[in-house]
Amino acid sequence: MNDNENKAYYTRELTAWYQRGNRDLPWRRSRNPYHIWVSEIMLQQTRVETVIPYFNRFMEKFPTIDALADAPEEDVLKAWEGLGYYSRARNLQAAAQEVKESYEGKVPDTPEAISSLKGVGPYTAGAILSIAYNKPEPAVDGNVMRVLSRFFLLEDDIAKPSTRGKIEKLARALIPAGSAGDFNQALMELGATVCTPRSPHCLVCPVMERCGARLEGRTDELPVKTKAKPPRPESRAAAFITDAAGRLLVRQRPQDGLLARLWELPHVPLSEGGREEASREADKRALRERLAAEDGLRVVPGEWLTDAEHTFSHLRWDMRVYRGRLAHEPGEPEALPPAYRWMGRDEMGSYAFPNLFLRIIQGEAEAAAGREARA
DNA sequence: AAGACGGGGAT
DNA sequence: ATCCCAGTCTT
Repeated sequence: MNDNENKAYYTRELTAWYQRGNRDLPWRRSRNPYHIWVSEIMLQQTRVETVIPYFNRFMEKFPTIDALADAPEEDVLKAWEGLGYYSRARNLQAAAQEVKESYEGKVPDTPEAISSLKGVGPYTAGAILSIAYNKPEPAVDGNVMRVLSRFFLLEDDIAKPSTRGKIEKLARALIPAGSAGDFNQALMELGATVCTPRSPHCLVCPVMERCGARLEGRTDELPVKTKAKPPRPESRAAAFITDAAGRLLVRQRPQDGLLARLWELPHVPLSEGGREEASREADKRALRERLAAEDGLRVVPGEWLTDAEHTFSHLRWDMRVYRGRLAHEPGEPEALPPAYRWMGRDEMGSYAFPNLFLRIIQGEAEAAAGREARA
């Protein structure tokens, strides 16, 4: 029951377990701080298996900090397409430019400097310092909070920001001299592969003998975490408009906020709450009126095409998609409002779209191909 | 302290 | 349907 003894045991057994074998991941093949940095940004709220192909492509396209700093932002967003949390990509590039200008192109190795970079919070700072430079800094993520909460029987709500600090202090005390990087990775590896959120694999756990949660049969109760609020539903209508050349009318999203600077189909919010009854006609009227009022785009909505639903962390879009055409005076070439443009199928490979719209566009392309084949 | 910010895989 | 992921930034 000795606390210090438990800590020493934990550090010893976990480190030995990790050194006996761990996953072969692309960013573990070197100690290149740039590789570690990019991987840690991508891994924020994102699974290892999801990140691997993105990481490999990213390193091919942007092999060095300089290459990333000098690339067009559009290319960086495209490389991030589908990964989500797009501010990570914009912050990463801004930070690469900062590293190039202020740190001679080398990822800094002090807590102050590394933490000052955009997109680098307490977890990522600790991860880079420990993994790339073997500095004895804690790297506390969701895995670490779960794993330590269980072993040390911590009842604190891990959804509360204050809990992080407490667990960080514990994690710092556990770091073995000279092996900070391996130990921190071991902690996360255990959480990802053994001490999983549900149905943990206690029988193969290297620290099961002294795990508080297992000994008390409380692995299902720990860690304590308050539930998140469900996403708020939002109905929207989108316009699928093509020109004679088959190009699609798209617009770029604003500089900030949700899906910033990505491309999308023109669409408008519909009345929320669902008090008035939804109808095709109401959708089309909203599409026509709101695109005209907000963007100065005059469209004539047509037949219903498809529905698409997409859930974000905090909201859910129920998108209804209508074919449409531009309303313009006969013989007068319409001028598109700012942020709008026609985009050919071949060009879409160069611009980043949120998955929701990729699915809609892809689905329509397949439907068109089907019509073509039958005709 | 709470909300914004993507998308997908596991149960 | 629910959880939650190698979190950070803004308010």
